[in-house]
Amino acid sequence: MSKTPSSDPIHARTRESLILAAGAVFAEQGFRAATVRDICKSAGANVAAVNYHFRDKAGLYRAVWQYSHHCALRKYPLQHGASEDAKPQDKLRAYISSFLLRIFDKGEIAWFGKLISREMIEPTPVLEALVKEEIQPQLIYLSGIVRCILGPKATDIQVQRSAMSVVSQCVFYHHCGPVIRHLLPHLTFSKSQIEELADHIYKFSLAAMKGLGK
Amino acid sequence: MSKTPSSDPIHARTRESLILAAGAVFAEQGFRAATVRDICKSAGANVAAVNYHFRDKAGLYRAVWQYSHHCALRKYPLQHGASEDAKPQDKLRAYISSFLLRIFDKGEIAWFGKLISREMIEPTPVLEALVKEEIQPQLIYLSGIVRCILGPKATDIQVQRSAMSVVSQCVFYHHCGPVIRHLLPHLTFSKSQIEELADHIYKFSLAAMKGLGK
DNA sequence: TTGACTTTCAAACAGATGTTTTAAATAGTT
DNA sequence: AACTATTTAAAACATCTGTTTGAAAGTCAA
Repeated sequence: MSKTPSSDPIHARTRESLILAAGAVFAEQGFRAATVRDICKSAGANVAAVNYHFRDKAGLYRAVWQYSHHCALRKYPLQHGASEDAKPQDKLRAYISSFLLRIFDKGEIAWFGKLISREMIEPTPVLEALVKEEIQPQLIYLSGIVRCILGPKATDIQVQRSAMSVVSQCVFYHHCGPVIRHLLPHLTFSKSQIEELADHIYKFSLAAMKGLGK
Repeated sequence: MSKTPSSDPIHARTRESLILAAGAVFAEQGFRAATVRDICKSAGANVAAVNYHFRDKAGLYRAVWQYSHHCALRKYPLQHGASEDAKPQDKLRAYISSFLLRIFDKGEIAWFGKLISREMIEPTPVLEALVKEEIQPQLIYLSGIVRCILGPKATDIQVQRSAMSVVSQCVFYHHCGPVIRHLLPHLTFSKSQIEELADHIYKFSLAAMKGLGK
């Protein structure tokens, strides 16, 4: 029985730098392609450090997820800066904008988006927890907004599908990045371009839902 | 100087079974995770066969792409069964339906969709050719339809973004498969469910574009 | 300082994987 | 049949990669 190394906050330097280095490498290369030697080198740690601090490579991956999830959630909370009693349309606009800003964020927050993209193609056990704790609540929040816009006559399935239509437009540019970069090289995803994109998705979706409601 | 093995059509049994086996394995595991030993075992061939017939693993991957691309294009040509002089709305409906049917097709055709998904996350040199020869023409065709629906006042960028909005909804359910399966377990992507989905995307997008045009 | 512990480190281990080698088998041709 | 070129096969090679080992270094309380 050995004490969990992580419980000692003073000697956490190696542990922390491993997480930071691993975040960058996992995001760029994926879980499988990333090597612990690469990560350790980038963290300035010994090869055995991963096994000592995280048991194995998968343990390090879980730690990175936890950290990256924590960062993303703190910077972009669920409410997206829209007040509780705002109009549904304004909430939708805020939701789309916040969604895009988050997945196109640079730096450590971006890991989160990239890791999610990879989970879609090569799911790990981490995905199930992510869906329950993050994606499901997000979708419920969005569905509430969509329901208000569609009106009382809308069925549950119409709400669900319309919410998916909104999300799909947001996810698309990030998830299909390599193709988009070939297809529309002028798109650099600067802050202003993201805002223009958000505006289009908002207007497109709003018009769609208003049309469907009739 | 040795003759290229592939040029002999009679002794192509091993070569062909390698491509077929590799298609399944690459689609399921991805280029990196797939092992030549796995592929050869599944093809009933010797380990050295890949290097003999395709030079190396990457050569086999290119061959699979070529084959899978060929199959997909033959089964689902660009025109999607809509006549030249059909109404733009009907062309849109046919386009969406055909798009969904293709990426959710089973068997060898499905390799194509899965390989594309993987190229998004881990691009290989194959992607550039794919964009030029397949995706770009598809987008131009769709943009023509969208332009007609949006009307003469629409700008190029509006057309482009609206076309993207249509495509994004089609791609979404396939590309985010693992999340969707957790989120909406009832979705099995049967023929009838795909048709319902196509119907929603069509109505949603059409209403959006009609609204934007005003 | 001593002693118990946590952490680091270099080295080695064990398994997997793409590729090469070398020889045998198999057509195809004259 | 005999010769040549092509294809297959088993084994070995070289490298990479996650993990373990065992000793050294460091940390901290008594």
